[in-house]
Amino acid sequence: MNINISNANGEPIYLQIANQIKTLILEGKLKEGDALPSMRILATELRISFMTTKRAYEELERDGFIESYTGRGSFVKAQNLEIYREEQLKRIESLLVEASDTAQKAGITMQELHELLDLVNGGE
Amino acid sequence: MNINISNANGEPIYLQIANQIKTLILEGKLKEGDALPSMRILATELRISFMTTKRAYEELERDGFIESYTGRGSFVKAQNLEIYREEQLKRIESLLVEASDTAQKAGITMQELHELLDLVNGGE
DNA sequence: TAATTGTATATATAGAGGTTATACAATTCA
DNA sequence: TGAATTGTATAACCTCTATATATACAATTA
Repeated sequence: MNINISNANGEPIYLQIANQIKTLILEGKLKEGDALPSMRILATELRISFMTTKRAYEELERDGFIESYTGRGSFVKAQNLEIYREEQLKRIESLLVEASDTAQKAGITMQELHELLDLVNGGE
Repeated sequence: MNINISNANGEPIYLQIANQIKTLILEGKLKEGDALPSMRILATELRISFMTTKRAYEELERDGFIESYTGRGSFVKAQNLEIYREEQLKRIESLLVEASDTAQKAGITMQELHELLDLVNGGE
């Protein structure tokens, strides 16, 4: 496991860890059943408290990416991409609701909103 | 000026004040040149520190809705609706960028994004 | 049974946000 | 001109939240 953390970064350590592991899983570099390093070992490698690695793993567990068992370790779960997709859709929906509300108050039309959406998508 | 504040509400007092005045201006109930109550008078009415009303007025000033002059008072500015619109467009753009990025990572297509946008707009 | 793994509870620490107090400066107006 | 009124500036206080940690406990492994 190649995890890199930076103090300079404003992002909290536990999120840096969780996000990097999440990416490895989504990219298929970590697969169902794969064992993650134990919380204590990873913490020692990164020279941080193992409670911080625990926090990272909790985050991943909460999001359905891994499972942990006392005495055994932590393992990558079968990825339910459909559930992940649904969760992201919910997040996107709330963003769009806010955008839509703001637009309405400012007299910005739906057509403009759609055009803007195409515009920001093109720019990547 | 009929301003209502609530402690029960999680929204900070200075924002409650600023938003209510902002709405009055956008609805045309307060017009260019109209005098706002002095910070101290409004604070006394609302039984809060006048630094909190000042904070509210600063917010409104920052957003271009009012102007304040030492010794004279605070007044509604000529509304530049075009500037307001541009600012809201910027806010909307950043929301759409985030939505678009999230969609891309989750394999959600632009078409779905557009459909979702229509959907959330219809529901109001 | 010793070592390893995850869990639970409590604590410290820092930082941000919101509200307030107090002293200062400019304008008004009697 | 001088008192009253208005906005400004700086600092302090309080609360809440988030981050990271320490330490004791429980389950599994080998």
